[in-house]
Amino acid sequence: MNEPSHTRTRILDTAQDLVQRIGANAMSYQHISEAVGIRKASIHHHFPKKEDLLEALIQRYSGQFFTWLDGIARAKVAAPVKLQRYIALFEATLREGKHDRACPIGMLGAELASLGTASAALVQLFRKKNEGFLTGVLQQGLKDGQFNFSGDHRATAALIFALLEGEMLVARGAAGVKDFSKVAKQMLRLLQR
Amino acid sequence: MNEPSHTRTRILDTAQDLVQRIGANAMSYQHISEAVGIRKASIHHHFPKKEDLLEALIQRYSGQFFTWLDGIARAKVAAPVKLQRYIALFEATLREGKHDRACPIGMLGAELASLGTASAALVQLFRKKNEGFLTGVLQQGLKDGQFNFSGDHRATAALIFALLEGEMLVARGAAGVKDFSKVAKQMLRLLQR
DNA sequence: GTCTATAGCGCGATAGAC
DNA sequence: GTCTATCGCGCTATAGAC
Repeated sequence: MNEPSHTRTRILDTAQDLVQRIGANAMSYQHISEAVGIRKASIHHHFPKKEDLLEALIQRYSGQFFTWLDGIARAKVAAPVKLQRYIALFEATLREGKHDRACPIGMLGAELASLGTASAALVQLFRKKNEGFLTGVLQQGLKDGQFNFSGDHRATAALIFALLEGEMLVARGAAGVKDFSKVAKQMLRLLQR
Repeated sequence: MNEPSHTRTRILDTAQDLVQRIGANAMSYQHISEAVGIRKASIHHHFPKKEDLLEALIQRYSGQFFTWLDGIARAKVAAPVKLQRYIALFEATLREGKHDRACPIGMLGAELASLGTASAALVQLFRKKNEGFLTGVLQQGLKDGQFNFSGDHRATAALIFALLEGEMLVARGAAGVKDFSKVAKQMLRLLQR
């Protein structure tokens, strides 16, 4: 099991940070070069095309995220607790670093038209997996009587995902982690009572 | 009362369409030039800097939108109907043209870090006005017993706005107007029962 | 108000030495 | 694996003729 080279990791870290703050279109090899302390040509050695870099970035983030999702799904806890843990994943992403960082996949979702087909497919997969996870949690909660609402589970799952991603993307600057948490809490409240 | 020149309007129309589909960073004077059938330099005559163009675009869209908001707010109808009309505003934006078009201000919100201070302020204003409108509708609905939920009105207003903007931004490609409407309907349901 | 022409820069990407 | 050097392109923006 080979560790990925340190430089490769630092490039991905920097690229992800840039995507979260300014988006993939505004991010450049020059930016990364300066932040990592390496020349542009060296970045091309690790990621020949920008599309390769974006694809790797999405793969890495999605992989981590899916692992966390699985952990939450398997846990023997009540559905509302699972939902709170899910929300905490987003809050952790939002909190890293001092700047306003959105979900990297959410940013790329907004820029979907500029992505290659491989990256675009991964972005769509991310959404599907998240909505699948949420659908499961909602079903469990309804069965156990912890949630109480009518209507389609899938639409409700899509609602939750869009809400959390949207709050990160659109509520930049003015809001912060605190406002994000407030909104997320209110969503939980609407599902329970 | 002078009509704005036809060319200026066509430039703004094209720019808005591009922002909705690919974002402000990916949009260029070259794109607009080809779509409008005019040279790049002529666009600079109407909008010297790109920032000027974006600012005008936001002003125009916000102005129309705020007028519609006022109309809905003043109407003598029940709160859920107002909310439905509000949702219809977003659906109309989504439906224009055949492509996946998000809310232009939502796109710019995601790209906030790339905007000038004037444009950024207008984007924030758009969110505040929307949340203010929604807060009013929610209060009316609670007073009249048409809505039934506990918790902060403002957080709920932010929730609705983030949800609608997020659904437009993140659910590109796979979803469409139909899925958008489903999710919006489900939100209404959660507020009422 | 639109045009041609061009400046000046940053971008992604490649070749080839070390 | 990192470097220097460079290519070719598209971008925003400006000058000046018509």
